[in-house]
Amino acid sequence: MGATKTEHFTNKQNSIATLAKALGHPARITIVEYLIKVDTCICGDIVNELPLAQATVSQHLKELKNAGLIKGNIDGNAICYCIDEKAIEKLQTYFANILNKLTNKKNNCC
Amino acid sequence: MGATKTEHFTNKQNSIATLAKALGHPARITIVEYLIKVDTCICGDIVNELPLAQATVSQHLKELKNAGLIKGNIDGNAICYCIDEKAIEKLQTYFANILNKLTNKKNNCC
DNA sequence: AATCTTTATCGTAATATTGCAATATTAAGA
DNA sequence: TCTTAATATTGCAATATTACGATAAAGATT
Repeated sequence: MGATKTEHFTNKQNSIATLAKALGHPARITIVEYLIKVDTCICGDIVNELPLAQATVSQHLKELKNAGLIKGNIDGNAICYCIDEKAIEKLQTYFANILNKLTNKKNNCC
Repeated sequence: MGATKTEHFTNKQNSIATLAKALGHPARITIVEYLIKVDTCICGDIVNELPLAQATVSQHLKELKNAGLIKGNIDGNAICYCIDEKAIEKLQTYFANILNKLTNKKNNCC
């Protein structure tokens, strides 16, 4: 026990959960916000932006990449990271959809 | 080590991360989707909807509640759970905002 | 070539999450 | 009151996450 039973859920449920999980850490939220803020994509100074060790930041970047939230290109000896817009779109659409369904049926007992 | 260093991040970053983390599990996504699907708010059959033991479902519900994603009212010996629309709105707005910022500056090197 | 810079990976410790059986709680119904 | 039904809590094992120092890898600079 202890491992998530992903096999019992649909692909879409798992995929949304994976994206949400990747954003479920303030450091990763901060990374995403920083990637949006900077003009250039050459983001060699992410480590300096965060109050965490280089190894830890690298690990967080890896998780964001695995979840499909960011893309990384090798650019000399630096790495160029950017947000993958499609992932954010997926989340935005998902929540907008929920909001729609919620306002359509107003049967709130709470 | 091992514990998240929340004190280094802003309230907003932590609050978005908390919401995202709560949705970062397929069982909790399924619970949220089920709460949207059913017409009535008296949701005594959440356990039967999920391939997990009653204790596990109860724990997931608690986490969703702690994160502020759902609200629960006692209704006899059943519990009435509903989505907290404000939490979903917060997420939707957050991602919509990111999308806006992304389409405004098209400096994609990736 | 030797060194510097940048990022990744490994190893490991601390902590958190997931899942469930067993048990507790609380209200409804007989 | 006794029983049933619904949900919560406790305790525990398995696994995952978080964080960091040390080290590796690879291109850039001297």
